[in-house]
Amino acid sequence: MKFDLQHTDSASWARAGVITTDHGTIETPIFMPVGTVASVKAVHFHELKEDIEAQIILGNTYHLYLRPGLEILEQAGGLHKFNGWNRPILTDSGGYQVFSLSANRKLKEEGAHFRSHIDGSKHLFTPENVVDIQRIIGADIMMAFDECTPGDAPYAYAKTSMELTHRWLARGLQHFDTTEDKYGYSQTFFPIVQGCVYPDLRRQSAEFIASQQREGNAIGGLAVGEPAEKMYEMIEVVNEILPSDKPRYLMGVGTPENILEGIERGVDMFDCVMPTRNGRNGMLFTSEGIMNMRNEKWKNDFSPLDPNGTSYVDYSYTRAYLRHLFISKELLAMQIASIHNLAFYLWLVKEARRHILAGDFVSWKKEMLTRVSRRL
RNA sequence: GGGCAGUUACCAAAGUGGCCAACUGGGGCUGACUGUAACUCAGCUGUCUUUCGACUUCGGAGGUUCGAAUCCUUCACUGCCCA
Repeated sequence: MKFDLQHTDSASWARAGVITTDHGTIETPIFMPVGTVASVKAVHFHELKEDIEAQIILGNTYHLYLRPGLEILEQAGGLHKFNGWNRPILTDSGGYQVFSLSANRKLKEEGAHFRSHIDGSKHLFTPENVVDIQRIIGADIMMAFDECTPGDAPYAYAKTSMELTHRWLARGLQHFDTTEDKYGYSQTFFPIVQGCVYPDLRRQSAEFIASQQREGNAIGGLAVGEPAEKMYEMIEVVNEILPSDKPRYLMGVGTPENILEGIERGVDMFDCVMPTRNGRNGMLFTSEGIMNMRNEKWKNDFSPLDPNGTSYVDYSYTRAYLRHLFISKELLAMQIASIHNLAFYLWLVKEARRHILAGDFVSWKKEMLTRVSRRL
């Protein structure tokens, strides 16, 4: 993997760059649709490529390991061959499941003991075997196994948790560096900064992560219950330390507003379930603001979903029709909303990139911010 | 014409003397969702009130009772059966 930093904004920390992988290039800043179980829910790859213009998608180690399982993935020749997505794939390590499935796991020094949410069976994730699993999945970018600390964790817990993540990182890297790419193309490995909402911990973690000198670095443990302002503050603290010649990936973020704020602070990569999950639940993110498509007010609004929308669903379907589909629980509603939201997210980062290169990012971002966060 | 059963909120349907403004579904309205256990979850759904609470309701009218959606009389309507 290679990262070329093309331009850094003169009035902010915003950057434009290009990541090159063996499965193609990624223009940053980028938003990466989440495809947890080898599928971006409700969206075909054809739409993902042609209409949404996604350049890279996510998969999830924990979920893919449980289903379909490593044997199938290995037989298929890796995830790209299994699901037919021939562009880059990034896999989350399962660190987020340590957080979201916390009732079903126990953390120990060796790793995380899990109970499958599917059948209750017992499993152990270690920094080492999570590397092996991601090798077998065939991720272009693999993530370190970390503990995603809750946003409201007390200082002492956040510190202990961060230190565990650091020790796990050392083990994961050691294992990564002594194992080989599984399918002939290059696989890289990103470490993850933790430290919760505490600036000194974040600094300490960023220093440690930066010192590993990997091809890219991630910021984890944000947008997990802390106020947005705290998140922005932590991004600033961390990005001051993380190397500027490597891509910075803010994990699991976020709203269009969060993404604009992140870009302004020097983040290059984002992923989030919001455009797809919230889309399936009736929420549309548009260039004019946020709409709950189930609301009665769209009942007889026969205007396009988003007058500035870039995907075909925006001018093929009206608000009144999409509302009808949601109210009727039609599957098409989820498909339309997912396509629209993802296309909007990809449009947003593409525009951000364009304005960074043009040198007017800050004024554009300010204007865009007032529009995208509005409630329609 | 006779017999039997029934009529409860937007719909369906519990409730058969006080714990009932009335269970539960559905429908409707609103909200939540951030490295996806999520086509999920939560709240509201008689009127007024921010809350407390007050008021008006269970086909219509009248009655019994301290007290009625619940008991009685009568009327209306619906369904089934017999002529």
